[in-house]
Amino acid sequence: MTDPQPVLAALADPTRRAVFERLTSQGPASASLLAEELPVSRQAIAKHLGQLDAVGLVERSEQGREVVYSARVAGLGQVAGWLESVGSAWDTRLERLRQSFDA
Amino acid sequence: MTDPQPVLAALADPTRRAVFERLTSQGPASASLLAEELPVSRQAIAKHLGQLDAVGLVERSEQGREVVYSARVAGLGQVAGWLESVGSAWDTRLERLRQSFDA
DNA sequence: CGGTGGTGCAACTCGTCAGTTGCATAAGGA
DNA sequence: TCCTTATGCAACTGACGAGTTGCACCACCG
Repeated sequence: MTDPQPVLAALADPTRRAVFERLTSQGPASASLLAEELPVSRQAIAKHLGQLDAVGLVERSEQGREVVYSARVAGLGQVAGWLESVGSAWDTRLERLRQSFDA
Repeated sequence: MTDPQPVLAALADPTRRAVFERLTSQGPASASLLAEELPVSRQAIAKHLGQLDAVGLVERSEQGREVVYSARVAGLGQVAGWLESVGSAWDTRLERLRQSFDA
């Protein structure tokens, strides 16, 4: 399991998460199109897409002169895995506590 | 389902997440104790604990003159819920796509 | 062949936040 | 009671990051 830090950091920003959710629910889009739908400049969107791409939450594909981004839901696996590991560590601790009292 | 933003933001910081993981795996601890285990000052830890408490990831309990914090794993439900909603939005979109091609 | 729309790069501003230091306060223990 | 130890409050610093503006570049369309 790799470090969930980059993905968590990427999801922590509201605008960036809005972009990601937009791509998951409405499908692929270019930076320019997203900039029209969201209240920020195209460059801001482009930066966010770059970061989302860097952490594997988004996929970049060039179509002609346009650059279209699509969501990579699998990238959320990092977070899911971390949640799971935390949960299991918690359960393990509870189990140890139970045993110490059962003894 | 409430906004996952605060919890995600809280988990985005490495030190803060380290504190949280420490509490889930090794059990409750005071700010002073945590400050000895982590390479930051007690005040820094105290701030992090305050934020974790504000978003429901940690529980504060006073024992004598000490203040002990314990992990609230349930607080992660916010994130789990968000992951689930994103996943279902994704699935819905896939389903629509499939239908449009089956027709 | 002009021009229009879509990208990319770079510099700059500004706010937020992690972390620190310093001081005040209060509660246990010897 | 004195001293140690745990906490809380406040001010300050430094850095990272989101967002903007400006400019250059290039592909497609009329």
